[in-house]
Amino acid sequence: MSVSGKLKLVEEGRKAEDYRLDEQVGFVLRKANQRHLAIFAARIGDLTPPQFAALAKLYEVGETSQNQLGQLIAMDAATIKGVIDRLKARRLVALAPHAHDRRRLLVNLTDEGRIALESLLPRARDVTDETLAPLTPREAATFLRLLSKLADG
Amino acid sequence: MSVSGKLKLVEEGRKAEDYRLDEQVGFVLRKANQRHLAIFAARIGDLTPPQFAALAKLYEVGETSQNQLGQLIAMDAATIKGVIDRLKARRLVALAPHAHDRRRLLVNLTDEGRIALESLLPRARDVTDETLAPLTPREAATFLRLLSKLADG
DNA sequence: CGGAATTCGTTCGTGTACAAATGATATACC
DNA sequence: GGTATATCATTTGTACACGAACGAATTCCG
Repeated sequence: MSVSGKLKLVEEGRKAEDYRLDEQVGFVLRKANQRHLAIFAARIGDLTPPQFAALAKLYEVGETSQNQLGQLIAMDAATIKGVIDRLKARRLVALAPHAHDRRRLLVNLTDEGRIALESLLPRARDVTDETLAPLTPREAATFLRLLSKLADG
Repeated sequence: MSVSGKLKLVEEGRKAEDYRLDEQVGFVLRKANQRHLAIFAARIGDLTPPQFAALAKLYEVGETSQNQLGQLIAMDAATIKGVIDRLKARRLVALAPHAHDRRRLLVNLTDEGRIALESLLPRARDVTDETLAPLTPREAATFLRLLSKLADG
């Protein structure tokens, strides 16, 4: 780096060397997510987190349209479509036309999907527990509260 | 749900309806990540977070092998390759053979890459700030500490 | 020295993610 | 009633992300 470049940064009170990637929220967020993904894959190998999220949300709210389901689990239309396609291929969900709106596609759990989800719920709780294991219960509660504030903006 | 199924769950002290997807770490982690991605894209549209991470880490450590760089920023061999390929196509990094180990490919910033990174650093700080904006400074510090514990297992 | 185990980079296949464009259908409003 | 606008689902293209398998090169060790 040139001398003039250094001076400029020093005047701003920050040196380029002060930027440490490993301490940036985005970077650590990505690593935390990676660790969670690995735990999820180890315990629920046979379904991905987005697929599980779709089933769990359908279990909560019952039949909805494809896009609506996407909004509920924060996936855009293009993404939810792929997820639903794969769940449908495995007969965990079924699609039906909407009675009054021919644009809409209603999605719902099949019996098989409901049974699968119910059997996975205990393991899903274990995934959450193991992910939070590095924290004390008190820390975990604080963390979740702050994380939610961050996620919701 | 059948009556016997309900009884079983009650005996365990947890009802299936008690599982709320929106409160699970994994789900909120994914949403927080999404929000960060959007902020990053708005401020540094022209580079993705993985690409930026690769440049920033090269800036920190200087020339390294491709896989080593991947380890430093938590990307597996297959992923880092794509990232490097795209950075190389834009001449932000350059590859060179290793002097003594013919398996290795050394990666380094080009002058262009160094200049680009330096000009992006202030905006990268803004990305971090905006991401953490929903928290007070004190909360942000706590959050980062707990997030790191979580990420490192 | 020489074969076994490792490491490095590459490729393939699958699964998110999201922007942008598109066609079909609904709704709004004039 | 008929057009402008909006919504729903789909498709295309780009970019991670990771498991698995692979060849080439290196290191380990008997």
